[in-house]
Amino acid sequence: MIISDNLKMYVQKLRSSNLRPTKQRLKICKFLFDREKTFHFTVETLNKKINKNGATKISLATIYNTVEAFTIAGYLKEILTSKNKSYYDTNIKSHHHFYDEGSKELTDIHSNQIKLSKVPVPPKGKKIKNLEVIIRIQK
Amino acid sequence: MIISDNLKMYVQKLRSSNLRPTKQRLKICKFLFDREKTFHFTVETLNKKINKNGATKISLATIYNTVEAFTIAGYLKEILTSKNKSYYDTNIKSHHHFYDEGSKELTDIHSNQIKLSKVPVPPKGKKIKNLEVIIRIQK
DNA sequence: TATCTAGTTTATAATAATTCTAAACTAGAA
DNA sequence: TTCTAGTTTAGAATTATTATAAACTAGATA
Ligand SMILES: [Mn+2]
Ligand SMILES: [Mn+2]
Ligand SMILES: [Zn+2]
Ligand SMILES: [Zn+2]
Repeated sequence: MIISDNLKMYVQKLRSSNLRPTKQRLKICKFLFDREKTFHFTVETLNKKINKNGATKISLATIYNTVEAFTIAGYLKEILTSKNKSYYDTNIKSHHHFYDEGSKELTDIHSNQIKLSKVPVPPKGKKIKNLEVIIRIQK
Repeated sequence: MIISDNLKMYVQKLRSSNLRPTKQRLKICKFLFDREKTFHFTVETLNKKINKNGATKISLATIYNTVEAFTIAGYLKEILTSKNKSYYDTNIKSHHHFYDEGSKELTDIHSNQIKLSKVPVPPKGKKIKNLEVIIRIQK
């Protein structure tokens, strides 16, 4: 049984997105969202961390399904910055990233740390869905 | 035999990067660089276009090898913007992109069309290798 | 020009991330 | 308690990419 102050909140959140609050989803919610700071991860790392301890394992397929469902529901943001591998971000506010080519880790850049004083108009008939700055860094 | 005003230039270019000017590489050079405008492509699309006509086929492995070699040599830039698939860009100058989520196509944004009046300092000991803005657009 | 060899191309196999499939399970409405 | 649509799961399938190793070739040298 999962115990968390936020359990009820997660149950509601899931229900409001037409997602049944299953053991697996709640465990993943707790793991992802019971934290102060932004969490950036790949499915591989999430799978390892979720299934680290002796606890009942959540299958890899469910990890994939859940991450996709949470992304569609808007609980997670997908970050495409690395070859052949998707990253996900618990910070769903509009913001930017450093991507360290060595450690392959993302770090948040708050929106107010970058100022765009000029932005181009999108092509005719197209709307801006999202604008992201990625700053690749290295030693 | 490939005939092109730029052939000699490509031969030199390749030699200067310690790449032998083979038939295949020259054909790919001609296809990629004998054009006015930036060309954005995936290995899949390049393979289709290069091998469209009845001409002698270049193997997919060679397309992959060549794109990688050209990227390392600095003739191409890799753009990571789409899930599970790399894009490449014949425009190697520092610039930005629109990415159309519908058509999955990239469009250049010249550096001077975006003005960054505030950019964060990279973490200690790290240097900025590259800064790119991606604007995702939709109908 | 003929010979030689490191670099290259190629078909194919292997890998890695992800998606699909279908059977077993379960949340929760009735 | 029963029922069913939604969910989980193991494993197969798919897709993009990378590795392997044999055949080929650019071009240096004899
Ligand atoms: Mn993939
Ligand atoms: Mn891949
Ligand atoms: Zn973030
Ligand atoms: Zn471009």
